[in-house]
Amino acid sequence: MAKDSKEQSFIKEITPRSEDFSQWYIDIVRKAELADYTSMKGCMVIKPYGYAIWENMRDQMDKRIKDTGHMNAYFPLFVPESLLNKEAEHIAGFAPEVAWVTQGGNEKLEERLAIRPTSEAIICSIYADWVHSWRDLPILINQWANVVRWEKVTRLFLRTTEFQWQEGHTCHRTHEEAVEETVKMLAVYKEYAENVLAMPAHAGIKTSNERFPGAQETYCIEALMSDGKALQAGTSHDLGQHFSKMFNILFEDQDNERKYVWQTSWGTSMRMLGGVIMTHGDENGLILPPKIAPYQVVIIPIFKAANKEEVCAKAQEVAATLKAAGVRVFLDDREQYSPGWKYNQWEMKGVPLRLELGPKDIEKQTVFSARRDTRVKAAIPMAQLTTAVPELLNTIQNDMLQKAINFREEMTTKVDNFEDFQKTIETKRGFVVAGWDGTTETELKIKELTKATIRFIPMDENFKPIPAPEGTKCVLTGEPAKHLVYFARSY
RNA sequence: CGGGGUGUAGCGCAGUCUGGUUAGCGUAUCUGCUUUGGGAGCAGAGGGUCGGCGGUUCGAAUCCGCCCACCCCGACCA
Repeated sequence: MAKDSKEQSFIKEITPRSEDFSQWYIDIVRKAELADYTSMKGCMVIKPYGYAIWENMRDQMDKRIKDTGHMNAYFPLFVPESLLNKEAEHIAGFAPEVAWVTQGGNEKLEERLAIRPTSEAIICSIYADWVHSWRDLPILINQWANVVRWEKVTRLFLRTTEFQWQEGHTCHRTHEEAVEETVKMLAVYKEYAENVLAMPAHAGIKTSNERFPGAQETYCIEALMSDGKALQAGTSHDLGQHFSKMFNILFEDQDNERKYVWQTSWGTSMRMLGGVIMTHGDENGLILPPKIAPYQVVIIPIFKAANKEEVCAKAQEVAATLKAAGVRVFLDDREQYSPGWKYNQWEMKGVPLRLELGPKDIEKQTVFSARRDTRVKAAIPMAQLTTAVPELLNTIQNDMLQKAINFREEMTTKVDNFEDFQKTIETKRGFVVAGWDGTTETELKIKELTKATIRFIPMDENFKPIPAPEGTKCVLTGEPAKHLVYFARSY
């Protein structure tokens, strides 16, 4: 009984997910010490543990960006108003959320400076000077940066006023090459989301209504959170020549003609960390995929005063062995907390694997393991640590992905009439697959009636939108459907 | 930006309606001793501009006004 009430008081620290998903999410972010609110509205402080996760995420994305031939560079934070205004659709799309600097020191500025909401404008103005010949192409550059968007409603990681992201900006000689780049990076994002974050993601095409301001085509990856809402986790844009024409990015081609470059841009943000929390977390806190966990293994020595030295020495030995095998390990030998306290603490923080080491284990030459994701416990022979632990981490990583895939499949419903559509969105949520007549009018009407939006249009292996099967009707209008599309309520 | 709610110690809350000791409880923190295989026990200690500013009053956490922040629900977005 006493134990029960204690466990309850602990659980109370985070709101049950089933009771209030939104509060559960905030509780995890704060109790796992990922981030906190600050006195600057809409801006968060990313705490060391949260930042360590982000660094792992960033490094693995950075590697993929470099492996696909890009280099990092850094462009200014400020964008003169005249530059931002050059691409009409672009500025129209971003105007409501741009922060402006109007004064420098004590002097009012001649021209307002936008704090970048995205860097197309500033980067394009610079590319215009860099590109002269077809031999200068392609330009393959990525930037890791912070951007600012003046949002009305903010949520930790998912939508903050200032956020960290990466944005790739490339220039190409032909449209075909630009499209190839766009879909290549989309594929990188999908592979990354699934293999690194264990977050299954659909790759698809945005409707014109959801397209990036100024883009010719926007591709996206969409994930499904455990509350049944979708999260846009990355976008890749075929910018066509919209920006190059406005910013005069011209090159002389082999045929002696001056031509505008074809451009792409693509980005993923810290929002993905929010996605990880909402994909994998449970009633006890965060669950991190091993590939991004700051500590993949936490070792908890179990000792009494009499055997403390022996147990801790063995624990250090185990930690050193695992470190040498390339495992990120934390040995929690703090004396002021009981083992039980530590179990809960590290579960809250989402450490994928816990190893307990006490006198009984030492006697048997084993360590006792407990998986965070399944809570399955098992003894591991000491001699097999360097193979068994990395294998187990690998299994956890794969199981987490598989579990999320299964959930997504369960939460994907195909409907052929609007009544079922509404009922599904209202009660079950998840992805709802339905016919769409291809008009923005229908898309907006459905959004108005159900709060669900078209997350993406599925595409084939050539990245072309898949036409609806013969005879498919639009779920709202009953007109012939152009595509079967994925609807969901979203973040 | 509209509608609703909340703001008191790091966290969770009571007290506010009906103004009046030195603002309290749980937990966390510090010290000491005993403990340590799922949030240990006892004893002692520290910690508060009661979200902010202004007003009413002999006296304000409590009443009044303005502002701010956060949460939920709606319109815009990575």
